[in-house]
Amino acid sequence: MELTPLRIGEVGNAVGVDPPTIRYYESVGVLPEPERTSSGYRAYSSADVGRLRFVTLARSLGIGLDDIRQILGLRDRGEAPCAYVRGVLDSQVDAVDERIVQLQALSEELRRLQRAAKTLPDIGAEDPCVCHILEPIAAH
Amino acid sequence: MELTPLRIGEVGNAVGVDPPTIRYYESVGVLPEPERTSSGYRAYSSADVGRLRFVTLARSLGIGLDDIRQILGLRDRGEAPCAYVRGVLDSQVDAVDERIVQLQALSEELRRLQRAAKTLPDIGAEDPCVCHILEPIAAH
DNA sequence: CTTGACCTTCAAGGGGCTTGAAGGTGTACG
DNA sequence: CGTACACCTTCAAGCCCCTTGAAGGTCAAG
Repeated sequence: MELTPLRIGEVGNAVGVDPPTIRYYESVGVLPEPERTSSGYRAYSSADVGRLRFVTLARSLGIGLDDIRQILGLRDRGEAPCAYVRGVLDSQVDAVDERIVQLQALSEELRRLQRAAKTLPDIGAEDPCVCHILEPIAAH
Repeated sequence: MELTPLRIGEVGNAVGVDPPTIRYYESVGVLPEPERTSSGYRAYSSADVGRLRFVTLARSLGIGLDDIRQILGLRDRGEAPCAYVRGVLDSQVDAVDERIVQLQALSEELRRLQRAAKTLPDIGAEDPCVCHILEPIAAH
């Protein structure tokens, strides 16, 4: 059934994940413990490769390992993970959009400071503030 | 000279940082070890409060503790931190903007999936993929 | 004298890996 | 046959920035 079991490095090359990360996924339970060769090397099936591919896809969407474990667990128990996946997508969209708004505000603030930094002279040793580039924010 | 040394909780209230975080900042060397009362309580001066205020300001700009320690170290040695600060601002702007672009792409991808998830029926138990909502990305 | 709010230290957890040490395996080459 | 080299194994610690918890000391009010 398993024509060519793959070693961890081969799986890593196929999917684009390095071996320590694959072992880490196994250790936290998002990947099952694979077969072993007689000498103790992990021997993966193509089903394992598919599962790892799914994990990296979900990770690239920012989905956490806990949620990924849930989704795979549902699937393993023969239940449809769709409702769960929709929930994860909804909260992920919200979280990402909120983060974008925060970072945009941060970017503007940083640019303001960058502009100010160009015109301000260097601080004097006797100056009372820590940094006259950054500290004017506090007032605003 | 020190009219009213403050306890850690009072400093925390004044600046909006909780005591464990202040102790953490001290442990990693961005805040100096403060005076102690006879019973061992930390006793802060108003200069300490100003320094903590600066740390939280810089942190709110996403500046790392290593950079903050550098800036304060320069200041403590009587050197102008301005050149360093300008460098930090420049790389921070770049990093934040790059992150925004990444998150915007992610947000679009997630919304695409969200739309697809509304129309797709739930997966069948015999379906071969892990998740027909997420997996169509792989093709694209 | 007790209650309760504060303070102390040290240690571990969290997220998702990444890196390092110390050692076993498997294959190709001389 | 020996050995070089790439690969594999495990366990442990490091990264960033806190956050939480346990176990205990201090201090002012009632």
